[in-house]
Parts: sequence; C-alpha cells; structure tokens
Amino acid sequence: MARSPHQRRNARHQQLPAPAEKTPAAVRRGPSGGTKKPITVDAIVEAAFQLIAEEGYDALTMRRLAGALETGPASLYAHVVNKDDLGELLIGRLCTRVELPEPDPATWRDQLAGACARLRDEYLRYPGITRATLAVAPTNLETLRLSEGLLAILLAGGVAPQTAAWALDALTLYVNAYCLELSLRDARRAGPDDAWVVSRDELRSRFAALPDGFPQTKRYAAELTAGDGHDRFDFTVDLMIKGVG
Amino acid sequence: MARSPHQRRNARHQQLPAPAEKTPAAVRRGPSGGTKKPITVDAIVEAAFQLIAEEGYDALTMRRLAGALETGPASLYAHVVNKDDLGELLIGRLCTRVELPEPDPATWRDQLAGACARLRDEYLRYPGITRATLAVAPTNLETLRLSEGLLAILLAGGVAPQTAAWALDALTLYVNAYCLELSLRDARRAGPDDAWVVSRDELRSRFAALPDGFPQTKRYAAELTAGDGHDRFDFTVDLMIKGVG
DNA sequence: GATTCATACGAACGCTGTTCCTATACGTTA
DNA sequence: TAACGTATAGGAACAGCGTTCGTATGAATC
Repeated sequence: MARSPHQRRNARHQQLPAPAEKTPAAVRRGPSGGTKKPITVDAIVEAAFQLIAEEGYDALTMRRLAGALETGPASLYAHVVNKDDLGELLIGRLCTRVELPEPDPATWRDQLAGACARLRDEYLRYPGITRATLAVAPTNLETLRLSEGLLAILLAGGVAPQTAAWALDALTLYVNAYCLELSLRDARRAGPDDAWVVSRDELRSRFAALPDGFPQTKRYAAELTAGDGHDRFDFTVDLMIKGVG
Repeated sequence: MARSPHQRRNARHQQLPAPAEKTPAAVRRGPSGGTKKPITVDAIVEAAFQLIAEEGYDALTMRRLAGALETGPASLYAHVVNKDDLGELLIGRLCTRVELPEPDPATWRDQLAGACARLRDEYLRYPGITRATLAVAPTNLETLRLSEGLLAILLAGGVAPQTAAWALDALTLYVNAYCLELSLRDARRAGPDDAWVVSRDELRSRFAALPDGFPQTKRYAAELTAGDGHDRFDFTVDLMIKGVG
C-alpha cells in the first residue's frame, strides 16, 4: 500500500506537508468490477458531509456511509483509520471553508464576530458535527489555520498576546458549545419525542408558573426565554470581544 | 406498579412536587432471593456516579451499571426510562450538590465566579458527565434551582434582567464546554493513545516550528500554550462577569 | 393455603465500530 | 501472450451497545 491511513494520519498530526496524492483510477478495482467510482478519502468525506447535512451526525455510521458509497463498512478502513479519524478529516475540511479576512485594526471587532458567525453557520449546516471537534488534535493544520486567522485579528486589534490567546480559546469553545446545544435541541424537536419538548411560549409560561422557590425565574421568565435567531450567540460573542479590548 | 419510570419522569418534567416515595423493603424481591439489597433509583444513581468517577462517562453502560448492582441490564429499566433519563437524574443530583450563597451586592462577582468554579469541580469529579447535560430538559427542577441561584446573584449585582439572563446562559454553556474538553483531553492522555498526544512543552515547540503560513501561532506559541490549573477557566469567567457589569 | 401483583431478570433483537481473511482486477514483468 | 505481485474491495464475523419481551420469583393480601 502506497500510504496507509495510519501513515497519512501520522503525517497530518506532525504537520508534514501533504505529499501530492496520485490521482486514482477512474473506476473501482475489486470484486465489484470496474463499474463504480473508486473509493477515496475525498469521496468518503464528501459522502459523510452529505449524510450529516441530511440526517444529522447521529446518522453518520460506518455502515450507512459505506452504503452511500455502495460498498461495505470494511472498505472504508482502507482509507480512514477509524471514526475519530474521519471526524478529524471532517472538521479539518469544514475549517478550510471558513473565510478569514485580512486583519484590519479599524474593524477588527466586526471581523472577529463575523468569522465566529461563519464558523457557527458551517457547524450548523451539519447538525451535531461539533461533537467531533473536541477530539481533534490541537496540532491539526487546518484547525490551526483558523486559529491563526482569528489570533491575527485579535492581535491587529491591539489585544495583548496572552489575552488574545485565551480569548481565542474561549471564543472557539463557546462557538462549539452553542452549536452543539442548538443541534441537539433541534434534533429533539424533529424527533418523535415526548410532550415536554415545549415551545418557547410554553416554556415561558412554565417558568412563570413555578413554585415560590424560584422567584427570579418566575419574574424574568420572559427574559430567560427571549432571543430570536442568534441573538444569544451575538450577545455572548460581543461580550467576550468587548471584554478583551 | 405504583409509579412507573415514565410517570416519574413525566412528573419531573412538569415540575410536579415529587410525592414521598415509600421506603422499599430492605431486601430484593425476585429470582435472586432476598440476599441482595433492592434496586432503587437512588441505588442506581449512586452506582452510576461511582462508576463514572472511577472510569469516566464512557464506562457508564447499562450492562456495567447493572453488573455493579449484581443484576442484568433489563432490571434497570424498571426504575429508569432509558439512558438519557439516567443522565438527567445524574445531572440533577449533581446540580443539587452545588452550594449557592445568599446574593450579596457587595461581592456578587466573587459569588458568581465561585459558584461557577464549584459547578466546574463537580463536573470534573465525574469525567465526561457533561455530555449528559445538554440532553436535560430546560424545565428540570434541579437544574433550575442552580439557574435561579446564579440569576439571583447577577440581579443582586445590578445587572439588567435581559443581560443577566443571557449571561447566565453563556456562563453555564461555557462551564459545560470547558469541562467536557478537559475531560476528553485527560481521557486521551490516560488511554493507550498514540504518539501525538503531546505534552504542553512539546506542543509549544511544535507551534514554534510551524511553517511560515502561521506567523502569529509561531510567535506566540508560549502564550497559546500557557496556563496552569484553571487559569483559562478563570480568565473566561472573569471576562464574562466583568463584561456584564 | 390460594391468589395477586410489583419486582427481577435471562434471552434475544437490531444496531454499532472494528478486524480477519479472501476475492478481484490492475500494472508490471517474463 | 502469460504469469505474477500487489493494492483495493468487501463478506463474514466479533464483541459490545441500548432496549424489549416474556417469564419466573417472592412478598403481601384475601
């Protein structure tokens, strides 16, 4: 084998420049005959993205992914080390798609908030995919490209390096958590789930009807359930950005 | 059956006051004979906490949990609806243990940071348990008690209600994400995992050795990898608290 | 002593990630 | 042209997961 999945992953984790992959044959070898397109890492990643976009991260199983490529689950392991490895490939690819502006000291706050929003939107296109993020090695080149870009914006804004570094960590962690929570909530709403999946109005009246032990929650039920779209997200990101500079 | 697990969960999700549970017999009914302690929700939750504390949330499977109680997995379903329900019970119990101070307008910032740190420490005692948090219904009384307490502190500090509500959300979400990330990192360090689980020194020199496309990451490798203990956590919580008032 | 019923639980189902081992078809060499 | 070696593909299987079905048990009730 020219490059085993393990070798490829090890190279990725050591930030070695990816050697040019030889373009694979246009047809698939093996028992199926030459009728299908060959299985490649790219094809796997692409099919995985589509599967997640349509049915969420829970639907991403090796069997279903293999089925989408018209093969069996074992075939995937010739290209991918395991499911975590696939997750890392997905997150890497996703980070690549987040465009980063040239840092501008005049508008750095907006630049930063905008980049976070773009990252958020990419995450939300693939519900639940953030579950894979925390398992990605901190030396991954593609996620580092994103960090580098965000860090550059912070530094251009005159934020002290140590503050910038920690703020970067806090921001990305929050974006992940926000998207994960939102995806889970939506998934439960979509599922055949039970009665206590309540609308916002219902939730507010529930809060208002709480016993006396919850005076603030009762009183501010409206505020606790307020916020359309990504108001909450914008609030928190602004809070952090304003806090650091 | 006096109260099925479904009934119990429905009551919990509708904030009905929990009726007094009749104290169970001291011995277990059924095929095993009267030699073992009876299975109760409390016993299940307690065994689950112990299992997680010792081996992490991944080790919490219905089979292993049943084994710890000297029974089979099917026996648990007479007391717990499913694994998500168990997770909700665990998070509820955990939230109960977080002590909340009487709100003091003079020291509200410290009170808030302290409460977050206590929540953090409870989470970290049970590595990975935060994975269950996002699946908990927002009407859960025990998690609401915690929210109520944190909200009261924010309001005592003179924070505007809407700001307080969103800041509360941001803070708890961050605490979750921080603990989840930390637990995952530690779990990988403990596991038989591969070479790219690197020490902090190693990580810093890796950053410093990056190609030219990563100037800021190279330059501030020290800052990016800095922080002992919960420095990062303290930084972010302070950032948020200072930002709101 | 016979009946009732909540509790307990063995066995099984369908699913998961992963590995072993074999079959295929191509690129190369004889 | 024929044979070979090798990279790819994939069927079958394994251990483990959450969950459910049906049954066996023991204590409480009549």
